[in-house]
Amino acid sequence: MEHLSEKECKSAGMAVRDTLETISGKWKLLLLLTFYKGGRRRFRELVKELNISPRVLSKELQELEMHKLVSRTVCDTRPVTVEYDITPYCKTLAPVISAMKEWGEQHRAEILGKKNTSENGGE
Amino acid sequence: MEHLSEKECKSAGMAVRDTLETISGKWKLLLLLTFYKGGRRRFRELVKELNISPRVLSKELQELEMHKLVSRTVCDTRPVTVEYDITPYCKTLAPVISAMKEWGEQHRAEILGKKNTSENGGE
DNA sequence: CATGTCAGTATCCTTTTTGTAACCGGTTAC
DNA sequence: GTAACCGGTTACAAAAAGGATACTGACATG
Repeated sequence: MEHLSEKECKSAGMAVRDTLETISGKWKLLLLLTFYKGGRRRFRELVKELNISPRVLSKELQELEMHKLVSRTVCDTRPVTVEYDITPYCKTLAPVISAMKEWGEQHRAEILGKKNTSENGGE
Repeated sequence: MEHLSEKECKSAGMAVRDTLETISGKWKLLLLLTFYKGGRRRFRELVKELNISPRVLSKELQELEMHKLVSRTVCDTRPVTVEYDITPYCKTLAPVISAMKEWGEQHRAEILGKKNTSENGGE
């Protein structure tokens, strides 16, 4: 990626922004990671496990579902239960997540590591 | 990146979140792109060009500067002017932006392109 | 000194996001 | 029926993000 033209910039910006919006939000990443590491979950399970309000959870899951990153399965049990999980399509995000993880780690080092050998705030 | 352990997940999530927060916000991407394609700008120039309020611009630039993505240079002119530009370090973001651009484009096709050839709700 | 430019801040306001809590309709258990 | 669990929504509150606008302080022009 050398230098982009005006037009390329705009469309690239749009695509990047789309991606950004898809995974932005306080809970989306955490939800994906939760499914990723622990498999599918029911609605109430998520509420308790993550300590998220049902209202917000419902909204986040709907958005993830809209973007095909999460599947919603109604199980034919009495007290009908609903299971959520990541989709295979979600794997297409891997390069993005991976790049962000790399940069985030490197960046943390850049920002925190080189502040000054003496000076120190931290929390 | 195959399957991550509990611990790996948490730290990866943190790094990803850091990256996300660094470039989230209504103007950050646009600012970076603006510098990228048109070079450095003065404060007022940005206000007019992007139609952003000085209050918000100031905040966004400060945040970008904190993250070393943007440089702030006070020019020794009368009416002192201040020039902002992307830093060389900003280039380290390229893989992230690139991955997000790719996915954003592919995802747009996935969501909009394949709704269904027959079925259709539409609005 | 009044007027204008510059970078940036202070004050106030609107919109968006997130959270709290009560609740609905359905089912099971008593 | 009453209570409990399920998925989920509704109505409301709090907080964060974004925005409009006036203003400060520095310098310059006339």
